[in-house]
Amino acid sequence: MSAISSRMAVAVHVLAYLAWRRDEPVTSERMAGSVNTNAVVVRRIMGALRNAGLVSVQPGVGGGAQLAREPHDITLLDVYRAVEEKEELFALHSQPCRHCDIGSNIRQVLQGVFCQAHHAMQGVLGQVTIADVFRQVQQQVRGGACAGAADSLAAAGTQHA
Amino acid sequence: MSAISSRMAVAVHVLAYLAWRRDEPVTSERMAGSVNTNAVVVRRIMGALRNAGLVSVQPGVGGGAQLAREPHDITLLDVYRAVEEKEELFALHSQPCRHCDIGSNIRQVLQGVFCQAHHAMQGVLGQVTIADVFRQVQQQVRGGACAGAADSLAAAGTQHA
DNA sequence: CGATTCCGAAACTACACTGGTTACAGTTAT
DNA sequence: ATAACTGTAACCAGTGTAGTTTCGGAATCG
Repeated sequence: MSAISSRMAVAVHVLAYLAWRRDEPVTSERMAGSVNTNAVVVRRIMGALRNAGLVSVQPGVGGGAQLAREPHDITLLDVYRAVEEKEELFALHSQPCRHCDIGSNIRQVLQGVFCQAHHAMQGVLGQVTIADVFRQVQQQVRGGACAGAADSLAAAGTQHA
Repeated sequence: MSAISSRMAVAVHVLAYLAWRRDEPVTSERMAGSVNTNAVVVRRIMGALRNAGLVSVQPGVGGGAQLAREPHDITLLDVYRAVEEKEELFALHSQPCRHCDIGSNIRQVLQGVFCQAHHAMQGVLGQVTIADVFRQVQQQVRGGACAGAADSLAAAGTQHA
């Protein structure tokens, strides 16, 4: 049921935004506007990205966040590790019966399989970079996948484009 | 944070248990004893496995659950689909700004990547059967060692478009 | 038949995580 | 100093999970 939190999606969104505004600091307020959430939510995620060394943040007038690495040097796996401190993707049940063969051994077997499944998922994330995401977004802009994309630049980009 | 629920682990546990007691019906009470949880929790999961056609359940005296398929014909992907009705592994953020390039196109891009990651994970689960799990459990019973679970699986496709 | 054994499902609880919000202290440029 | 930022704590509502109790229904057996 409960999926991986949308922090991952928001983080990639923000990083793509920073890749778009590569040369200028972006405030949490503006990022929140693009994501359509609260600035504090963005700042919480920026804190995780900063701890992971993916962005640098500066307080004060004219401050904001900037990418700390090149977009092609940030994979979605980096982002995943930064914002999802979960160590295991699958939860194990806590205390199976130690007096039967199944209960006393199932956890180790499950752990092995689940770990491999987790790694396979991370393998995909590790091969996609923020630069890839940004490029795909721009391709959709050009391809007209979203109607009204022509004036979208003027609407959101209020600073030097 | 929030991992995939332990229903998956419990389900594989009970299916391995049923593979062990292949010829006799097992009551939810006994399975709950092996898993170390409440019988109602087991019955809830058995309901999902029954709906998926993995087990058959019989009420009344001498009743209980039995495998409806051969253990080698039940993959962990079958179990995953039975007990986790989640359609997507990663959550997307709900309503990004439609007036900027990033916000109006990021969701489609994210959906593609996240879908591939999910499929890679499911690919691993699809290559492990209840028979595999049961065999590994028995090997641990005999060996007593915590050997690696890596056995019969190839790396899932980690290609990105 | 009626008692026993078993499942199915509803209802309720406790707990944890998520995402949104307000509030306030700290930092920086002008 | 003031204004513009971040960082963080605190609180809230909504949601999912897992455990528990309780009841009704189905199947078996004496």
